[in-house]
Formats: sequence, C-alpha cells, structure tokens
Amino acid sequence: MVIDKQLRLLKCVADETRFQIILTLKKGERCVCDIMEELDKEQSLISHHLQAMRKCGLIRKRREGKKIMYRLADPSILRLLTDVEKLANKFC
Amino acid sequence: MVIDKQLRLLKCVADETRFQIILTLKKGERCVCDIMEELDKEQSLISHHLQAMRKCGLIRKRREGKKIMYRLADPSILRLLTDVEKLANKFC
DNA sequence: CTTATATATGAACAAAGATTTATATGAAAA
DNA sequence: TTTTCATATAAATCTTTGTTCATATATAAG
Repeated sequence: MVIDKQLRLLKCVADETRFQIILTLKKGERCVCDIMEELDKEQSLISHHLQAMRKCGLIRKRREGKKIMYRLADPSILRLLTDVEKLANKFC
Repeated sequence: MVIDKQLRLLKCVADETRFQIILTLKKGERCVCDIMEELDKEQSLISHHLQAMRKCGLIRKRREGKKIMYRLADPSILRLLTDVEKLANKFC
C-alpha cells in the first residue's frame, strides 16, 4: 500500500496523549518523568506511547544517567501541527 | 480541551478508507456510487465514512437528482496531505 | 401509485487501540 | 552487592472505532 507510511504517521499523531507529548517535546528535551508529570498520566502509559512514537520515527531517545531523555526527531513535525491547527480553526 | 478540534480533524484523516476518499475527491466532485466503485467498498461503509467526514467539516454534499455529490470543503485540506507525505518520507 | 435506484441510518458485531496491572531491567547510590 | 530510582515490557482488560447487515428514506422513472 502506497499511503501506508502516511497513515502510520497520522495515526501516531491522532491520539490525545501522543499529541500532548509532542506539544511537551516542542518545548525541548524531556525525560519520562517530566512528561508523566506534565500530562498527569501513569508512567507505563507514557512509556507505551513513547515506544509507539519512536517506532514511527517521530521521536529519539538518549540515556543520561538513570534517566532517558526524549526529543522530537525533527522540527519539521511542528509544521504539521501548525497546519492542523489552521485547518481545524477553518472549518472543524 | 483546547486541542480537541485538531484531534478530531486528525482522527478523521487518519483512517485508510477516509484518506482514500479524500484522494478521490481531490480529483473532483463524486457521488457515493463513484466512490464505492473506486475504492471497491460497500455502499453502507462509504456512507458511514462520508457522514463522519461531513460532521468533521471536511466535505460538503449537494443533491443532483437521485445522486448526492460530495466534494472537499476546502482545497487547503490537500496541503495537509502534502505535508504528511513529506514527513512520512523523511523519517517514518 | 408502484417500482427501481441511490443513499442514509441504526443496531449488532468485530477489530484495533488505549489503559492498567504486575513485573522486569538497568544504572546509580548507599 | 543490595537498595533505590527511572524506565520498559508483557499480558489482561477496557474503550473506541470500523464494518456489516438489515431496513428506511427520498427521488425519479414507469
């Protein structure tokens, strides 16, 4: 299927928790516990979503001591958010 | 919730059938039977998806005799697709 | 007025995806 | 080298969403 990659990317972004994770990482690199705290969600849930986002190529991780730091793989992701926001305000 | 509209829009696009409907309507106005035929899917399924897309503001309809013609509500939707395609090729 | 064609809709069912729970792993501190 | 802290993961469960099936509606044709 040709549109497969596109759909996987869209599905990955089209979830409230993951969307909010993107909004958090937009502000800069964060560890899991930062994200948990900011979104007020369980550790395991955040981890699951982070893995999903990583599998999709949306984010990267690196270890720093005990913590694992996550960041957006590419700033161009933010343009998608801007686009969606504009469109959503336009007619949704 | 602030990102609610954005999420509804994303969820609406992040489905294979609906994505393909957009690709079909990109080529111009189409009736339900055209879409069914092009996607090789059941009438009822297409109808359900069209209603969902309409509720979300993505498409518009108008009657023409027995047929109901659907079209994209706004060409700016296509920019979203282009964006997604670029991103998906970039890292997904 | 009946029939045929095109589309819509509600309810039942199925599949996919999200969340929770329990447990494992791995690094650092004691 | 045991304990603690941070994160990951697997399995079970819950929820949402997509699909099908049966039926309704609305227009046009006969």
